[in-house]
This record gives sequence, C-alpha cells and structure tokens, in this order.
Amino acid sequence: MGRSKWFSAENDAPEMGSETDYFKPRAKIGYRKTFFNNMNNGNNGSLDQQFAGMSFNDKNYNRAPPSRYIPPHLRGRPSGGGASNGWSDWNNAGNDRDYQRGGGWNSSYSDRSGGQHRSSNFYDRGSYGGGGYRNRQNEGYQRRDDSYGYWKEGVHHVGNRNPRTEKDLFGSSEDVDRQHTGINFEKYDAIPVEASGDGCPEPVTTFTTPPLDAHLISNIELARYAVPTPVQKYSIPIVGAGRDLMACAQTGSGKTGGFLFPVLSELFLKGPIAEDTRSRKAHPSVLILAPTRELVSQIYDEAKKFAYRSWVRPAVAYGGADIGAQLRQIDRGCDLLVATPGRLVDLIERARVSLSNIKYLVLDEADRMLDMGFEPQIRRIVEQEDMPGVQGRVTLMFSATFPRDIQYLARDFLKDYIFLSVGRVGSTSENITQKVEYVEDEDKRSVLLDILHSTEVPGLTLIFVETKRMADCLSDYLLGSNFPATSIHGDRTQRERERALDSFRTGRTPIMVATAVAARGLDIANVSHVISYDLPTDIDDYVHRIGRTGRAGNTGLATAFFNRNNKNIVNDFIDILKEANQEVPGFLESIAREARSFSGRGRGGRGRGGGGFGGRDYRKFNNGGGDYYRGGGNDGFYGGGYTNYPPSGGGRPPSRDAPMQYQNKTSWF
DNA sequence: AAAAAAT
Repeated sequence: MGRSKWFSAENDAPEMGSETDYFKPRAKIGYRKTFFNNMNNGNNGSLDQQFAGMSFNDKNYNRAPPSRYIPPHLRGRPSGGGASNGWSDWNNAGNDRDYQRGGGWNSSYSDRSGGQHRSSNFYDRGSYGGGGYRNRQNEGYQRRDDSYGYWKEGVHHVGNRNPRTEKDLFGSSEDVDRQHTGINFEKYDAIPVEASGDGCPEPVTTFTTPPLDAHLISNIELARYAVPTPVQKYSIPIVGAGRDLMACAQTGSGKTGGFLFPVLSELFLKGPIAEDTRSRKAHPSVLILAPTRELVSQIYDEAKKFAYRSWVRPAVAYGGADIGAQLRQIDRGCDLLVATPGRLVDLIERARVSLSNIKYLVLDEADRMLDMGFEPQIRRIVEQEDMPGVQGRVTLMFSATFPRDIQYLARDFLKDYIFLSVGRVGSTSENITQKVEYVEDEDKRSVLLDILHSTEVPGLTLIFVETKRMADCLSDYLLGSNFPATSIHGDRTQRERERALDSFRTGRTPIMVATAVAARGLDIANVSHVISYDLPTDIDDYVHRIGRTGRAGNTGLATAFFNRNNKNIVNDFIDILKEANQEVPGFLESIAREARSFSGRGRGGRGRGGGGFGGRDYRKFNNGGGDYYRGGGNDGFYGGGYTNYPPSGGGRPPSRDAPMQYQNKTSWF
C-alpha cells in the first residue's frame, strides 16, 4: 500500500505481528506472564470490603435522597451518599488493586525491586474514597461482593460470579432494551470493509483464544455477542498487534466492542502498569474520549460489562453530573476512563487524573468532537499533558467521516495506522425507507400529529428538531395531544436528559423529541421511525439521524419535513436519496433547480458565510496529490465510498496552508 | 443559526 510521506516520518513504528514489542521500553523476551509479575502488596482481603455492597441496582438508587442527583452509572453504588470521611476500616482499602509498582509495562525487569516499597500515600487513596459507603450501611444492604478481580504476581485472578451484578450488567434475554443481539448476522457479514495500510493483520472470524483473553470471551458470551462484527474482526488483530487504527465507522457497526474487546483483552493478558505510588492521582491505562455525555455513559456501560470480574476498573467522567461522585469513583480505581473532553480537562487541572500511564487512547466520533469545537481540548489532552507520545501508546480513532481536520488529527495522533472503512449493516436502502414531505413550518405540527396517528410502527419514534426551544415546545404539544413523549436537549439538566433517554429506551415514552445531542452515536434499540421535523443544515447530520433506526438488520422508516427553508441542502439531500435508492419527490427536484440558479458557481459551501446553496463541488477537492480525500464508510450512503486511505496513488496530505474554505471543513462537501 | 461541552 502506498504511504504518504508524512507517515514515514514516524520511522520507528513497530512492526506488526509482534504483540509484545510495541510498548517502550521493550521487554526482553517472553514476559507476558512473568515479566509483568507485580509485587504482592499483601492485604488482598479488603477487596471485598472495598466494593462491598455495590449493586448497580436501580431500586437502591431510588432510595437515595431525591434532592441529590446520582448519575446512572453510580446508581445503587454506596458512593452515592455523602462526602464525609470513611470509616476506620477503610484505611487500608484501595491497596488491593494490587498494582504492580516497579515492574510493568514501563519498566525493565530489574526495576521491580523498586516496587517493594509500600507507599503510605498509596494506601491513603482508599480512605478518602470511602466516604459514601456509610449510606450502604445505613440502608442495611451491606453485602459482600467478591466479583472484583485483581492482578497478583503476574496472574489475573478473576472475581467470582455474582448473579445480581450479572442481571444488572447484562440484563436477561427477555429485556428488549438490552438486546444488542437482535442482530442479523447475515447482514452483518454483508457490511463492506476495506482495510489498508502497511502490514494489515488478517481479520479474525470468531471470538476465540488466542488472540482474545479467555475471560474477556466469557464476558462477551454473557453479553450474548456471538460473532464479531466486521469492524471487530479487523480491530481485534490490529490492536492485538499494537497497531494504530483509523476507522471510518459508526455506532451500530459494533464499534464500541471494536475498541473495548481488543483493549480489554490486552489489559487482561498483561496486567496493570506501574503506577506512581507517591501520587494520589488516578493513572488509567485506557482513555476513551467521546463527544456527548450520553455517548460516554453508553460506552462506560459497555466497558463495565466486558470488564466484569476482571482487574480493570472502568470509570466515567462527564459534565453536568456531580463531580464529587466521579472523583470518588476514580479514587476507587480507574484503569479505563471514559470521558467527555471538558470534564477530563477539569480532572486534570484538579490533579486527580494523570495520563502518564495511558497505553490505549480511543477517540470516538472524532468528527463530531471537532464539529463541537473540542479540538483545542483534545489537543491539550493528547499533546500537552503527560500522556505518552504517539509512539508510546496505541491510538484508535473512530469517525464517521474523514474530512480534512480529521486527517490532520490522524496525522498528529496516529502512527503508521491501519485505515479501516466500514459500511453499515446491509445497504441503507434496504433497511431504511426514507420519505420526504413538503410541509411549511406552520403546518408541521398538524402534519406530525397526522403521521403519529396514521403510522403504525412497531417500536420507538424519534423526532429531531433544530432548536432546544422547539424540542420543549413540541414535546409539550405532543403531551398535550396525549402522546407519550419526552425530550432531550442540551438545556435540560443531565438528570432530565438521562431520565428522558431511559424512559424512551424502555418504551415508557415511545416518542422522544431531540436536538442534535441525540443525532449521533446513541445506540437505542428498537427505533422504528425517525422524523426530521426540522431538517438539519448539514446533510451529514441527517444521515446520522436516520441511522438511529434500521439498526441491527431491522427495517426503519425515516420521514423528513422539507420546505423552502431547507433548500440549502436540497442537492445533498437528493444525492443521499438517490444513492440509497429512495424515491425523490418532484418538489425536491424543482427546488433544486431554483437553488442552482441562485447559487452562482454552485459552491456556497457549508462553512461559514458561504450562503449555503448546497454546493458540494469541493467534495473531491484535493491538494495536488492523489484523490485521497474521500474517506468512505459513513453508513454506506455515499455509494461506493469505500476508498482506501492512504490511496495507492500516493496522495499527499493536505497542506495547512490550504485555502480557508477548505481549512475548517467538517465534512467532505 | 443552533447545538454540544467544565463551572
């Protein structure tokens, strides 16, 4: 495969195929189980105490004082309580994490002796994490939970099974809203995938040991995942070989498992990393960044499943929720941190999290994060804090599209990466029926009511609007019209957002009005109908919206209200419809003609100030190099868009000096 | 123009 010049600048990228040589300093030989021997710090017994009573049970959550918000990931956890000091028998808790100090991924074997010392500070960690546990005792459900695993002397000790935890994490097979397995595997196999890059490992076809850790596979079975999705088939050996990955894929393609499986597998096999024992900061091994709180929460929920009974403690951090609870959770163990960028920066500034032990960095929905202006924060986190450099970590980047800014990010954050382009389940045309209605703004309400009355769909209905105000307004209107509706948008409190999402997921309110906050990434099973009450100005957002339905091989319906206010996207819209083999109504064609006659060069562009006449001419813009520009993937909407990157033609990377209208593009168009 | 995200 051709490589661009700026790839080869990273000249000491590791060779693939050697699973042990990609972290520096390199280990000598055969250290997988032996080299990572860690110091037994004794006192493993308190593991039970540390996590006693954790249940993740909503009933317990409901008993919490109503005045105090507890985010969903902490519900039922004893830490939901007050912030007072812990009990005296907590003084030694926290140490049973059994971190290896000295020996580890970052140290040579002989360094191990340095780990013999116990740091009293280290033990102190436990004591200030324990405050909230008082509640558990008060509520009288003190219960030993020995389902937490640990790592000791190079061996992964898996915790005991706990039926209650399993029910909470994995649900039962009857739980409709927990079904990530209503998956049509034949359709999954039809997802087109293209991988390119030097020495791309052969994809696996099953969840087997090796390459995956046996305990991980037992968790995968508990979660009722039977066969790897295409993105997983590739990501497992790629990450296993310590390679970086740039994947154009979307939630629904099994992306979350695509990074969690191989990363957790490696952690289970290799054990913890040496930790700076003098610091009370958390030193996670894995950092996962995602753009919205709900997405972060969703990833965290998955991480809990696959880390079950292992030594790996997942933790979560996002805004809008009580930071104290998050800090306490982090203090109790934080090996895999899922976070939104803003809250993570906050934690770093508070010196509660160090990134110095990061071995795996995952950027999920990277294009979305840039859209939302997270680039400075992401660059700060990745480049200006204490995270190991690009050679010292494995980096996985996921993005639905591969526009210019994402290419820059890939250039800066990844080393000699494998580029993966993943289509969606089946072709969208067969899964999602797209309808477009011409509706003037003032008629939208009544047309919506008509549709809701007349359209029988088996599952949930998600209605997208453009403004938060409209979301409130419309959900009130629907409620007033006796439709069980809720709404989600950025001005609602995090608690309200989570409640809304939960009541939608579970079908208590099968109609949800949403802004862009819910357009991407959210994996809600059973959405049958997506209504674009307002069309977005960015056609990519439309594509993502309708991707909330037709998931997992099911069919879906997408209805859009179109009027002349949307003519800025009419051309893109028509293209989408055509590429998905959908009917294009006549009014769209005629409005497209009007729009074209106004658009001059036909290149208004969606960037700033461009007027927005739906131009898309610079889709194929390239900077004198090959036609590397087009990413591909993206739901398979952009027919045939599975172009390799870097191209065999040897395209050059975009120049920083590219004309302004190309610089800040957030899409291909 | 709006949305999202740290307080």
